[in-house]
Amino acid sequence: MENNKSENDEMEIDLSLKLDSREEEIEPLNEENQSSELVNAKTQGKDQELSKAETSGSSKTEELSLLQTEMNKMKEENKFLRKAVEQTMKDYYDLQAKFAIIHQNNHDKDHRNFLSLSGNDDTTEGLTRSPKILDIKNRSLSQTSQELDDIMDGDQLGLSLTLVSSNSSITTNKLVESTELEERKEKIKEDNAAITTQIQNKGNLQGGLTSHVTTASPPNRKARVSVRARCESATMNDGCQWRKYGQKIAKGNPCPRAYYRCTVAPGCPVRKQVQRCLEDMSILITTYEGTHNHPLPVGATAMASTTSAAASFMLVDSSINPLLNGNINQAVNFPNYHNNAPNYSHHIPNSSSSSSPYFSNLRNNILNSSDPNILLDLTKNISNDHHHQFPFVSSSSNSSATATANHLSQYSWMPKLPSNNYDGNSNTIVNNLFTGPKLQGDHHHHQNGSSNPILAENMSAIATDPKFRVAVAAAISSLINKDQSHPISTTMPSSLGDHGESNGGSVRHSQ
DNA sequence: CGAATTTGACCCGCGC
DNA sequence: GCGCGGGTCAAATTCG
Repeated sequence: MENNKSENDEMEIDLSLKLDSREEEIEPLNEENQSSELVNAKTQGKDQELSKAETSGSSKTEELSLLQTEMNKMKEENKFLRKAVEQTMKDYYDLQAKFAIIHQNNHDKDHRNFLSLSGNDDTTEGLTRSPKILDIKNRSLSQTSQELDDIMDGDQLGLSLTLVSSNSSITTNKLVESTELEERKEKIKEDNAAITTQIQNKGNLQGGLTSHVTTASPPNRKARVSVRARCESATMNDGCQWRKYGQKIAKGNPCPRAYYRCTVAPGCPVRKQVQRCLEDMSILITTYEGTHNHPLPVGATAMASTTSAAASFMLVDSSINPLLNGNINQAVNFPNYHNNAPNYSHHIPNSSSSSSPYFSNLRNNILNSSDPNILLDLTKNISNDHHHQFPFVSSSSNSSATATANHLSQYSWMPKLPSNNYDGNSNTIVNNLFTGPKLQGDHHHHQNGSSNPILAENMSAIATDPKFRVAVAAAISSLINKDQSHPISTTMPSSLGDHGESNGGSVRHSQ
């Protein structure tokens, strides 16, 4: 009993102290208890308080004190909550503003975004005529597939990602966000039914390159990534399992378009359409749509995640990454490969001076575009036509795969980087990768004396394999899109070998 | 016999 | 409102 009493006494003293300073910031209780003054006060006034409690109506004061304390706590809580609400509202209005901008720009229906993967070395014309080419140079591309790792380990592999958009006049969005703000925004976006995908590259993007895809589009407007690749089989092998659920003859192309859905996991929303190019039957145009809702096989990470990858690639927020404003090359070079990567900034015209609005416009162009289609071209222009330009597609065409195919068939439009901008070895490999057998001989002069002939030979052999091209492109995509909530499974075999289609597969499907 | 593919029908959005 | 075209469904068929 005595113990209890003394505890009560201490409590009373503490509470009274709090009442005195109720308008001030309330310090944690344990701090007060730890103060020596407080301890003295407790001990000195112990007897007095005891007598008070016994004689007068101490229960009322006690009750009052408790209530006051509770009130103080509530005030503090209120303050905190108010701050939170204010911040939330601020974020919400920021988002609304962004969406308004996006919707305003939805009138421009003619944006066509090309994500082209190429090792061409003569893009001078395209580069000079279009300021909207983003070159990403990267060396070793692997980490998504063991095969790619094996192939590229220690090699001087360089790859060029060229992103071209046809729109030339875009407003620049300034999106200034901190990492914390991003997280909060995610919640807000969810609350407001906005679709937000945060794409963060795996380990190799730790350097701060974090891509965000904000699809402020209607639900029926899904981002699509079309992949053009030479492929003799019915479909490209992208490592995923697919089940065919339909086939149609699309207008403008007598070649039937096949519809597949991902069967790796039940309910996976990812679809793909496969159609032969009208003019070159050896070219297969595969259009991916949606994001996988399941862990991806190693070999499938790649192509399967192309949609969001490409989207994220395009929508990298330059304000999140100050590097993007200063030097594209720095921003898009993957830190893991920095040690080996040469400086590719020279691949971008005026990269140091004009890249900021250049890249920002590009991103916003795509962001604001009502046509979220992206084309990833893995078919190097075998015809080696140096005279064609990038087809900055006119507004008359629709965005269907057929139209895309037609456009593709009309142009030899692979980007050609200026040969004098290439520095030796790595780019030779790039060329070999995407040039195909026909050009091997033509570009042998790129292989300077320091290059490894065995390596070059191997790479040439590999480069002639369309599957490998697909895999490399896929690897790029996955590098950009490692993020996701999808842990990468390592249980699946490589995509380079077998076909991913579920022909004869064991996956059970339900429609 | 189970699973995958084929294929005609159906649905839906869009333009006129 | 109607027709067209893209996309999907689901019964029939084929395959292993």
